[in-house]
Amino acid sequence: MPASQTTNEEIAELFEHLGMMLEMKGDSAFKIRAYQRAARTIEELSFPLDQAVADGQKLTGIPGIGKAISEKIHELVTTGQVQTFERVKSELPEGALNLLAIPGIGPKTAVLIGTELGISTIEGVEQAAQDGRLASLPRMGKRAADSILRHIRASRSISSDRTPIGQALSIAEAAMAGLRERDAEISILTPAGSLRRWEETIGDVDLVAITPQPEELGRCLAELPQVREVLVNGPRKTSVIVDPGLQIDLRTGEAESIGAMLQYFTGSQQHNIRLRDFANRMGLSLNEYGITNVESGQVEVFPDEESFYARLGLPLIPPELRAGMWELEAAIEGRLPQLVEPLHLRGDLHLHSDWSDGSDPIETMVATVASMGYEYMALTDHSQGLGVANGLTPDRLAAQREVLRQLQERYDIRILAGSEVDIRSDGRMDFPDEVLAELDVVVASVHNAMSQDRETMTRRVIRAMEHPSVTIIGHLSTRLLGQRPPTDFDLEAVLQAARDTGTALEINASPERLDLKDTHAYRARELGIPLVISTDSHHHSHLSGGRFGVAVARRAWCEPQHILNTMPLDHFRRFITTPKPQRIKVFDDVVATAAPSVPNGHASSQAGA
DNA sequence: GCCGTTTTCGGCCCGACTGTTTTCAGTCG
Repeated sequence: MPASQTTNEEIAELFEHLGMMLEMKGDSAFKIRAYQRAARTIEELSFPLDQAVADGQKLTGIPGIGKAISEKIHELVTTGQVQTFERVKSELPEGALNLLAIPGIGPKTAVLIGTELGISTIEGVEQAAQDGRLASLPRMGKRAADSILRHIRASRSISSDRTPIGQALSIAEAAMAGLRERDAEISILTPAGSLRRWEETIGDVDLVAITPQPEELGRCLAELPQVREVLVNGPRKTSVIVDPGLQIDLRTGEAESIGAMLQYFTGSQQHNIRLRDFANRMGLSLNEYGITNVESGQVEVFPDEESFYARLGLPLIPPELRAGMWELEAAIEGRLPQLVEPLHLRGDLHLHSDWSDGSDPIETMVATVASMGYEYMALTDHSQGLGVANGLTPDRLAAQREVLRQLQERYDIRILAGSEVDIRSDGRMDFPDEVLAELDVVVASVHNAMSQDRETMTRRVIRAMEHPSVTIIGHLSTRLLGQRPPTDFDLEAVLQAARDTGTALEINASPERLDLKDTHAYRARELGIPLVISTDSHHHSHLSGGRFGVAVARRAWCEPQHILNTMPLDHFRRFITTPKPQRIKVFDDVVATAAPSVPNGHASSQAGA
């Protein structure tokens, strides 16, 4: 590792801020966008840039990163700062960047406030909005000042700036239900934006609607009981903030344009910029109404996204892939993956009953999984060490196996004996080896001492993977979205150990976790590590939540063969009954015999040495 | 600052909404 770490997040933030500062200075809009694009790309990378720099890898193959930005990354990683950044910062009013956090205040207004009023904090702006100083500025007025004040107060009531997708989806569904109740003539009403791309957190909810009375629908949204604040209300676009503090943007349009609308509002912004650039070179211009032939001015409309992309000579690019990374090249070259889908799942390998901290009896869980058409499941109640979760002792575990044997006779689903076994702070397992050896599936997870330093945590997890009975590492980072940060560990070292030991990694589908996260799952797939999508259900109603995990896998460009629990039971059994280091070969065989359309090694080859 | 199916120079996505203005700048996504 480099002497001191610089995370991709820190590097991305530097370029994001550099772009904002250049915007304040009125620099070239294209240069600004180049920095912003680099920031977006770096956030999405599946490998650590500081490591790549230390390894002497070339960065200029990464989309949006050329010579100048590559040099600045080197400078930041090796010296801890970037001269250009420091210089630009010194030329701007103190704290101007702080003001950009206020919705409605952009670079121009921030500089104006900083230079004219000497204000550098959000509180200062609030004060100036109240005492009239803000309204006295050029091109400002009372209404503008009031609007800024409203935005400050609204943003303060939003707990954090991004909402975990599980919560956002519930809020979106409630709003959509309310709209349907008030307008029976809606023909289409669907999420777009980051929600449709299944990002793990959502900045604001985008909805797209087709209805005969668009303006009326905007009014309906503004009048929903959960609406706390109306931000925008125009003929085609309405923005509101709903409880408990999430913005919803509703766009309406004509039925004939739905293909272009969905594409436009699903984004991502970077994907759209690249797609429009691609279209421009064909003499076509894209907007939310259709595709315009620049020369003739003729506009074509599209009934769905598939025909929209087809007009550009492209296959439909699934929303989860529209990150503005490598998906456009893959589409052009016919290398888009055949992404895994919920229907591909044949088993659930991580679920709890009321024997530990679940809330349903074993039979309820078994019956529910069986009714979903799955071929197999593993019951994985907690091990003894997790006292708060009523973890099972070896005796209770043995008793549970007897219950499973009886249930097996009555249900048409293969019930595997499992346990979610605690990884103790030193990496030892929470059951004796002979107990573990009796189980079909061992999910090993960290549940305590989560603040261990990087080295200790890395050693701890690797030691667990080296255990011959450990099948899967559960929720690797232990994060809870918006509540608990991930543990610190060396991802590359852990992934390498997973590959070397033949240990699978779980994509925990619980919407509070989503762990592995998308970029880590992407890297794991590249390295040929078996992945599992499990719900970690603690109630039978959670069992249908696999979709969230499938979304993570899709964002990681996973095809069915990358996911162990898409295998038929006999294949899966061959995997878990093969001794561990050789086990990886069973998995490799499955991947090798599947359709070879996955861009394996694409990211690393682009950035490769 | 990045990038290349016409290019190593000359392009660079596109529109809605708001507020302060009588035609546009700023912000947002």
